Amino acid sequence: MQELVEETPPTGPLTIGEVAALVGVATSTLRYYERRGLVEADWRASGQRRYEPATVRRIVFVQMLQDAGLSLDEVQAVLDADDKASWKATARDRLALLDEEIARLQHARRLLDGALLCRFDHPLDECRIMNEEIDRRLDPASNHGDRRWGEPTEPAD
Amino acid sequence: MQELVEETPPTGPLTIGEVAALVGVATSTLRYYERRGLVEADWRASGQRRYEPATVRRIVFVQMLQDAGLSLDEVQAVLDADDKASWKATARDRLALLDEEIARLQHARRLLDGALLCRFDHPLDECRIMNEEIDRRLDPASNHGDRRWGEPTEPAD
DNA sequence: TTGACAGTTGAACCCGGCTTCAAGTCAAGT
DNA sequence: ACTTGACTTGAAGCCGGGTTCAACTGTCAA
Repeated sequence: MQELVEETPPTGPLTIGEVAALVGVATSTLRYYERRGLVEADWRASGQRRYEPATVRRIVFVQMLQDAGLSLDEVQAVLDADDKASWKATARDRLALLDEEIARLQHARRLLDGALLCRFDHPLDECRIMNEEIDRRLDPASNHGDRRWGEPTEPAD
Repeated sequence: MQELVEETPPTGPLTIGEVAALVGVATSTLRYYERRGLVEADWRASGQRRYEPATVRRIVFVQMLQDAGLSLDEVQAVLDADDKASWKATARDRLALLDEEIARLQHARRLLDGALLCRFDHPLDECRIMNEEIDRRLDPASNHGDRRWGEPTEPAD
């Protein structure tokens, strides 16, 4: 057995370390997933876990769902789903939350971006954009554009 | 003292309960902020915290920054900043992270949305869109659109 | 004067998602 | 035979952002 290939791209069943490197998580994470019942190794070689490609795909799938904001419990529910209906409901719920979250972040982004344009030393003192947002948040019925409820009496920025 | 107004919109210094209701957090949270040195009550009436409007605004500001993804430590840094430079650096850093996060979520959103269109019982079995994404994530150098590394040999959806 | 009610404190607890630790097993290489 | 290195286990620890608890105080109305 001459070592023709130094780094054979692992193609068969992988060890936990290989899988971890491949999908970019710690081995402890994979054991943790197993404890949680999310993903288990296909078989063991004298105690050691071995993962088939399909199982590696399953792990990547877990990561994708996690990236989409699902908790591990939700991921589990999706994986365990046996009919379209149940996992799609979860997906739709998450989709709605995702939209909310995106909108929230975009709002925050605009705000932060705007605030950077203000010329003031302390964020709370005289930034119109910040203070207007604070007003909006304090006033349930959004009487925006009107009188300030709090401190800075003279809008100055 | 006839009770002309049942519900006087609180205009002076507020109790912790009033502030909590106004900004939509638990009283325990406000005490927690105080422990952390983020916001303290302006004064006390026989032991009880009283908050001036400006301080309430400060609390709302904390929430805004939190919404933008800042940790309480970062919020503290912004609040304690005494010059433009320091808080603006924090803000710019966060802005960049915010952009990344938004992009990530939008990607996840598209993915989830696409997956909902697939007709299959179990998400991992035959959804082309999901499987392609898994391929992308498994293949560092994105040899996308090509042969599948894992299980489903026949793309079917 | 007796409740009810909102407030106070420090310490302990909770949650999700891991990570770390100690002690042990196994296969391969020198 | 021994070392190395990757693996095994269960139990405990960590982090951030709060929440909960028990015991107590102060104010007001009936």
